[in-house]
Amino acid sequence: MAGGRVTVIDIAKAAGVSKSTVSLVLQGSPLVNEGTRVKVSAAMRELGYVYNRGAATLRQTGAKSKIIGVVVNDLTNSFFAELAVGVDMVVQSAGFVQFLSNTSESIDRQREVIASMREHGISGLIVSPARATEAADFKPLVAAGIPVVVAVRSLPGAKVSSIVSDNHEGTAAAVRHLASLGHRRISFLGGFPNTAVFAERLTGYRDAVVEVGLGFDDELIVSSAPSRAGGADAIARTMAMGNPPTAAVCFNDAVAFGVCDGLRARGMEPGRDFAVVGFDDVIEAQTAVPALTTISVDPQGMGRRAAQLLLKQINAGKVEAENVTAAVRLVVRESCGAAQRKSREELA
Amino acid sequence: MAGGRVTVIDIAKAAGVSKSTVSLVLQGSPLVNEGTRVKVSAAMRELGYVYNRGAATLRQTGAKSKIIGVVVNDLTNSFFAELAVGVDMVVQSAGFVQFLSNTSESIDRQREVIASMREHGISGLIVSPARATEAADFKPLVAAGIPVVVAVRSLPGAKVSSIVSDNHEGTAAAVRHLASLGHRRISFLGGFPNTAVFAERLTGYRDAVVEVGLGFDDELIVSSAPSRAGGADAIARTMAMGNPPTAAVCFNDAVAFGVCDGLRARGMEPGRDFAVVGFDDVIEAQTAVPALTTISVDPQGMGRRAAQLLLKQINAGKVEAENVTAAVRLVVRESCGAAQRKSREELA
DNA sequence: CTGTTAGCGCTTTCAC
DNA sequence: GTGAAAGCGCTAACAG
Repeated sequence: MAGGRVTVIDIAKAAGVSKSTVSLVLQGSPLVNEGTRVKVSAAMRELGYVYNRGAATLRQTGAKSKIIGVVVNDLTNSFFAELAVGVDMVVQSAGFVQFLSNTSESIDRQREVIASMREHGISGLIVSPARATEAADFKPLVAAGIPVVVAVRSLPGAKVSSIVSDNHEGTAAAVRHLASLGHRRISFLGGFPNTAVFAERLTGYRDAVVEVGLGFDDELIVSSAPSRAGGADAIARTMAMGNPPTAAVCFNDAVAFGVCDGLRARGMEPGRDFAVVGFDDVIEAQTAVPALTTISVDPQGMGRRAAQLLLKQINAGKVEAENVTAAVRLVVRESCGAAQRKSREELA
Repeated sequence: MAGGRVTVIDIAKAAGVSKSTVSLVLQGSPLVNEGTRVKVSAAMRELGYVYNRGAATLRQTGAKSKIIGVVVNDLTNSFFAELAVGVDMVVQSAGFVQFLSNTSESIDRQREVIASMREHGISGLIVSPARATEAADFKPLVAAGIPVVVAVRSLPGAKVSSIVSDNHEGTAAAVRHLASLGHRRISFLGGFPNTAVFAERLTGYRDAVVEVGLGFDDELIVSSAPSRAGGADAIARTMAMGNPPTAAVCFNDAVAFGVCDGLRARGMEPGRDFAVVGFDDVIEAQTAVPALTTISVDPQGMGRRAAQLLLKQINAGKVEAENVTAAVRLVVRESCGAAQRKSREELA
């Protein structure tokens, strides 16, 4: 039983029919007689037949197997583990299986695993790119007609589908949250003004500030490098103002960390003396700074959406790349909610 | 370029050689001329050739693809995510790719994904079984000559390799730890006496108790169902004794939770008033009860070991099932260490 | 060292 | 409805 694999021809012989009839049964074709069908099925069960999907894929023109590749940059981070779970859910129920690989932010490994996946004939790829991934890295894939969905991190000029956080709604939700806590002067800190992401997030902030009836003050927008150092710099400049804010919506979580640093440097405790909200770009905020409110997405939901997006493209043959945004939610930490509430009372 | 896949014959034509020469180059055979090799390689690069591993696998007798399946019962639990990362490391460096699926403790889904993996011709399987998995569920796989490694949870009478925590060393380490904190009366709580796991853990406890010079007292061993309710029951009976212990090594983490419940019910705070150590069976302790010391394994390390075990079997053809134990470590939580230290001072 | 030939297990026309 | 034959892309024997 070890070497002797049982094939369609074996079960054809056992059932007293021909190869192709068995094949039709396998595909659930209506062309085959009911009696024949059960006879064949019985033989398959009896002989312990297992379908050889590789052979089938080979024969089919186009040679697409029912495999979709998933590549994440850090599976150790539970955000990405959840993302993978979300993907797996829809992928499985669509009859596909999931190749999952972890790159640990290594661009070389990313290249390797994607190459390996291609050799195995994946019919689509979902990837949360490692840092420093170039848009061009996916050119060969799309040229070969393999749909790609980039998730979590957007890729500059790649002509592939993507799913990232809803930038506009994220900062807007943050502003509404802070306003509901009583804050009247809310700043927008960090980021380089000449990027699309910055524009979206700033517009969300601006729209919400107006919406909640706070006057819009240009002075409250302080750009900087989108880094931890940049955040520290931005908060320093902000606090030097005549009428400083009591809260900040930060361009991303790296900036938020820097803002916290800067606050502490001046003897203020973030969350207690000054409310800060970070935007989960790098997805590290969850563990790094517990006393921080963050704008995040539901990772499983994002995974499901990504998979749906991909399957749509696979089934539709080839479609234009589609860029969608994932709904965000505000994650207010316990340690932070109480503190921010206190800051409201002081302001009242 | 979309439909027209480039094949060995294309590159043979382009390089002015024959199919099989190309094949030899692909496999890095030393039989081929250096000049020919570079010519062929150049053609491959130029035409954007991608190796069709499915076709190769099909042709090879035995039909084993370079895929190994990994099935975990809860990828949402970071323990298993880490395990998968560990597996991926060694699997990738051995030139295999990883099919990863999550069963969410569903035995039906587990059956499905394993069937699917078989159809894709996995050459081995690493599985952390869903609850209620039967040993017989893996019979077909081993009959087909596909090596299986069961990890984390042991499977009663399955004739497959397994890697689980080192039971003896785990409870022994717990006893040594508690003794070093000053505890003199340490109980062993929970579990059904007639199982192999119970025997191993109890022996570890007993050996260490003797080793550290504490008299062995039969009264301190209180068995119960290996569940939360069982733990509550066990601690209740224990505290009713004339000379109650000050610490407990629990059969598993479910029991430990129950012990904590029971402690609180009598106005005692686990960790502060009574030291409790859980054994990570279900791997939920990490988040569930922060003030608890647990006996755990390094998940990535376990994943690597599991993968090595599997690869060994794959390369060796067919081997006897091998049962190995993974080294454990004591995870002492901050909130707990201080508390337990205090309890030592009181005892001193 | 390189070319020819024959399949791996399956699907797919096309006859019967 | 069912059978016969061809071939997917690759490797494995043999010849040259």
